Amino acid sequence: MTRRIASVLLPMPLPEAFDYEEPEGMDLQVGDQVAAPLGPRLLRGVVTALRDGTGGNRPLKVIEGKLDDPPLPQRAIDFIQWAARYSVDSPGSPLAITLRGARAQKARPEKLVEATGVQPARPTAARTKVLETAATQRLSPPDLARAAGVSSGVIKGLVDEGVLAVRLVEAPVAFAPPDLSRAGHPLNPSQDAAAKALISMLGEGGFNVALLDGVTGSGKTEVYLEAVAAALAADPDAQVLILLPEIALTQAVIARVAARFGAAPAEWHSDITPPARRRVWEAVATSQCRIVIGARSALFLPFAKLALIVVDEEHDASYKQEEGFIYQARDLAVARGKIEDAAVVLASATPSLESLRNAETGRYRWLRLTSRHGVAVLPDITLVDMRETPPDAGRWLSPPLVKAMGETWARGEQTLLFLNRRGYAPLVLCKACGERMTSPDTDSWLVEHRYSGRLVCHLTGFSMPKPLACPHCGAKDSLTSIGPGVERVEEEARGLFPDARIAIFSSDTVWDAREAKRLIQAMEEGQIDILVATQAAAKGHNFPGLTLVGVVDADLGLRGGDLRAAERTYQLLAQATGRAGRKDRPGRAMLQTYAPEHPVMQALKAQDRDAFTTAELEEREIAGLPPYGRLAALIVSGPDAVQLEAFVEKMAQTAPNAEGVAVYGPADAPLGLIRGRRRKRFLIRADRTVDLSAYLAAWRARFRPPGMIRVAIDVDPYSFL
DNA sequence: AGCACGCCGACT
DNA sequence: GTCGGCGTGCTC
Repeated sequence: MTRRIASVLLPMPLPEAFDYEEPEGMDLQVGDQVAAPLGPRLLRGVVTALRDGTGGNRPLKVIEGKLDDPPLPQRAIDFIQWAARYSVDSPGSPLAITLRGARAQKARPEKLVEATGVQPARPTAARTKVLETAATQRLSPPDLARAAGVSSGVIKGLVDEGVLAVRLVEAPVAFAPPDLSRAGHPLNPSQDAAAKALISMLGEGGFNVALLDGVTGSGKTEVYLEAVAAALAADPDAQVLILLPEIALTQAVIARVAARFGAAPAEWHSDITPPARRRVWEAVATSQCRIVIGARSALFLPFAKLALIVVDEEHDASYKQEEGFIYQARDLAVARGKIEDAAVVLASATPSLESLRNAETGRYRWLRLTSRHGVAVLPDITLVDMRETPPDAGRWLSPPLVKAMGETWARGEQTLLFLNRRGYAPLVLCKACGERMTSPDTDSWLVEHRYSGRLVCHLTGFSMPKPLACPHCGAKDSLTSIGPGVERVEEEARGLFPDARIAIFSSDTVWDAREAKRLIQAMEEGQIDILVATQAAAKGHNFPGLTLVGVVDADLGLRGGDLRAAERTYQLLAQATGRAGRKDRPGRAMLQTYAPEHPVMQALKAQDRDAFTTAELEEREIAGLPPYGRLAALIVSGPDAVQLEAFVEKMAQTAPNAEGVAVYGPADAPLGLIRGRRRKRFLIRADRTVDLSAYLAAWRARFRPPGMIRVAIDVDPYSFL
C-alpha cells in the first residue's frame, strides 16, 4: 500500500515547507488547510505538494486532521512563494498574512425567531402584533420585541407555548452581487477614451498592466470603475481587487463603488473585526464576493478568480510595508496579476518613476487624463523666496503668504496651510547648555506636542511631560522649541487672524475615521477658513471653497538626501497644490522655499511634470539607480556595538562577488540607535538584469548572525532610516 | 513564532 | 540548597 508525503507550509518564519505523512484515507489536495504537529504544538498549515513515499531515514509525523475551511487556490500558493523568494524571506511569512483571515473567529450564529404555525391559545393584541411582524421579517428575540412594540415577555410566552421557535442561523457569508445593469457616471471625452482603452485591454484577456495617469481632479476613479464593471461583466465568477493606500480613503471609495454597483463591496484592512475578516476571507475563497476594497494586505487574500487589480494612488509610499514581511504592494500587485493572468491598473496623478519608466518603454499601457473634470482649472503656483521675503524671527509664514491669506479670507474663501510635520516643534533644546532632548535608547529628537503638553518620540512612541528644567544642566525655563510643526503654524495663524475659523488636521488631532470625516465635512461646507494640515489632508479630498494652498516648508522633503527625496517632494507638493481651486473659482498655491532654483520647485512652478520626470530619470540613469538599477538594504542590528562591528566586518568579507553587483558599507544607519539596538547598514546596487533576490539569498546563506544580532533584508528600500 | 532546554541570582 | 531569569536553538 503506497503512502503519501504532504509538504505543509506553516505560517511561521521557517525556511521551507515541512514534510508530513498523510493519514490513510484523508485524500488530501494541494491547497488544503490541515492541522499539523510541530514540536509540542498543533498548527494550521497549507498543503503545497503531495508525493508518494515514506519518511525514509527518519519517520515523519502524521497530519492530525484536515480543516473544514476553504482550500487555498494554487495561484495563491504560487503568489506566496513568489513573494517570499522576491523579498528574500521565508514563505511562512506571507502565508501568515494570507491565513490571518482564515484564523479569525467566525461570527456567532444569530438567534432568529420564526412562527411554527401553532396558533396561540389566547391571541391578545400584543401577541397578534408579534405574529404579524414575525410573518414578514426574521428577527432576533429582542429585535422582534422592539419591532412589534411589545416587551420581551410576550415573545418568551409565545416561545414557551410553541407558537414561535428560536433557531440558530449562521450569519451569511456571501456579499450582495454588484448590479451590472447600472449605468456609470457620465464621462468627459478624455475619461471616455481612457475607459475604452482599459475595457479593450480587459477584452484581450490575460496579464496586462496599464498606468492611468491623470492630473488631480481628472476623475480617475470613474474611469477605473468602468474597467471594474467590464471585468465583472465579462465573466460571472470574475473578482476585482481595488487597493488603496490608507484607511482614510477607503470609506469614500467604498461609497462610490456602492453607488456605482448598488451593493457594498467587501472591505479589508487591519482595523476590521475578526468576524468581518473571516467572512471576507471565506467569501473571497469561495466565489461569494466579487469586489474587495482594501489596504495593501488585501493582496494576500485567496481569490478564487481574480480578473483585475486596481492600485489607486500607486505612487503612495504607504504601499511599502516596512516591518515584518517587507514588501512593496504596488510591485507585488503586478506580480500577482501575472500569476493570476489578470489585468492590473495603476492609477495616480503623480506616478512613481518606476511606473512612468515602464509606461515609457511600453511595458505598461499609458493612459493620460489631461483635463480637469468640469470647469476646474489648475492652480496658479508661485514660489516664495524665503531669503528675499523672510518671516519675522520665530515666525514661519512669510509676508507674501500672509497677505494672500488675508485676501482669501476677505473674499470668504478657504486657505489650506500644508506642513508635513506633526506636533508643535520638531526639536527642543536647552539654551543654557545646548542639550537636545532625545528619546531614550534611540537617538532621534523628541517632538514637542502642546495639545498634550508632552515630548514625543515619533519613532518609538515614547513620550514624557515636558520638563520644567533641563535634565542635563538643571537650568530652569531654559528649554526652547526649535522649528515649526502644524500646531505652531496654527498658533501663528490664530495670532494673525484672530477672528478666522481655524482648524488643525494631523494624525495626532484626528485619529479616527469619524473625526476625519467630521473635519472634512466642515471644510467642504465652508465652516473652516484656515485649515492647517499634515499630509493626512494632502490627498483625495475636494474642497470647493479652497482657493489658496500655502506650503509652509516646501524644502522639507528635500533634506536628508535619500534616493526618492525629490520624487516624493514633487508628488506630495503636486498633490497638496492640487487641492486648490477644484470648483469654479481659480486657485493659487504658494510654496515657501529657500531653494527656488531647485528643479523640483521649478517643475512645480511651471506645472511641468514631464520636465521634472525627465531630469530626475536622467540622474537616476547615470547613477544606475531605480528604475535603471536595483537596490537592496541589509540592516544589521544588535545591542552590543563591539560585537556588531565585528560581525558586520565578517559579513562584508563573505559578500559574494557577482557581475553587475556592488556592495556599499557597512555604514552606520542614519538612525544608528533604535530601542537600544545599534544599527549598521549595507546598500547593494545591482544592474536590472541581475537576480538580486538570488544574490541576497546566497549571501545570507554564508553567515550566521550570533547572539542577539539580527539581519533584515529590504529589497527595493524606500526608507533609508 | 512558540516552546523547551540550559546555565547564573534571590528566596523557603 | 532550589525557583526562575531569559539567551539560544529547534521544530518535518
